[in-house]
Amino acid sequence: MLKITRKVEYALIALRHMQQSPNNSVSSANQIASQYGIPQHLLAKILQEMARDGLIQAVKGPAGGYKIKADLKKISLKDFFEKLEGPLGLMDCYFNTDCLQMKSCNILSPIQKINQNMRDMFSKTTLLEITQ
Amino acid sequence: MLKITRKVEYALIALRHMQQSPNNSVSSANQIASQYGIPQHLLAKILQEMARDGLIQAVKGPAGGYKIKADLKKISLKDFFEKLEGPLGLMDCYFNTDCLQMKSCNILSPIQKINQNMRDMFSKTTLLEITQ
DNA sequence: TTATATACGATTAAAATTGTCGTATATAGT
DNA sequence: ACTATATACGACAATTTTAATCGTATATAA
Repeated sequence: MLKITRKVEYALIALRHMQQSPNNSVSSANQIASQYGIPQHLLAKILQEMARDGLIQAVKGPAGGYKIKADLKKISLKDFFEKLEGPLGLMDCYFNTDCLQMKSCNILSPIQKINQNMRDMFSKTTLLEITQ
Repeated sequence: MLKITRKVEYALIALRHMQQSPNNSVSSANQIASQYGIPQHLLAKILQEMARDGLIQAVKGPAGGYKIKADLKKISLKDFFEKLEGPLGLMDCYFNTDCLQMKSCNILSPIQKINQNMRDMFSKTTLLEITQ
């Protein structure tokens, strides 16, 4: 529990790679995948999603690839996580209001405090701090 | 991702229930399970594990059950989580040293910082704060 | 002796995550 | 125009993790 997914892990690795790419030249999915031992097709899908999210820019065709598009110091880790994985929370009951135990649950408010701490923590860290 | 498991959730609910039990009288697994809509057998196993961990005390036989044993203000949420779920970390590579990408991984040290923040956060919160 | 409760291992079911496959589209280079 | 390379994307399959169930044994108060 309390783990990040491989999807996010791969996304971070790719982002950092692009961040370190001289002159922000493009890197292809295959190039990154083989360098870090990531399944190629899987990384491709993740990069496509990041492109849709506006984080990176895709360049099609031969000699194409991806490069950083967004200003990474303006994007928090929380926003990044939520772009890729949806709302951030220790338990699902904050988003799915259909929990049958809702009425009798006795830990809702204590958990919410921890939840807020976690969200604050990830809000304070920028993507740039991670990738540079 | 970044979710606590139902196991931990159930454990917290049960702990809080016991904490609020007048005069620290025992509560049976079935009693708690039915009150909060938790599968009985599953909760029983979790309570047994907490008893082995010394968090609660088991009383066998009819009119038996469990009651708080440990001093909850001396136990951090981190320790509690780790008792039930093992080492706390955003990624497995901190414990399993057999990651083949280890050499080429470029996000190890950035992730470690976040990891430490998370561990600090859960270290500062006591079980008592959650359950009272 | 009986009913109730804990103890615990084995197994199954369900859900989430991770990875693969196939096909379409864009485009630089020849 | 053709070819090779690369992104785009949906469908599907495999794997792993989590959640729940089952069966049986033991303890003990009434």
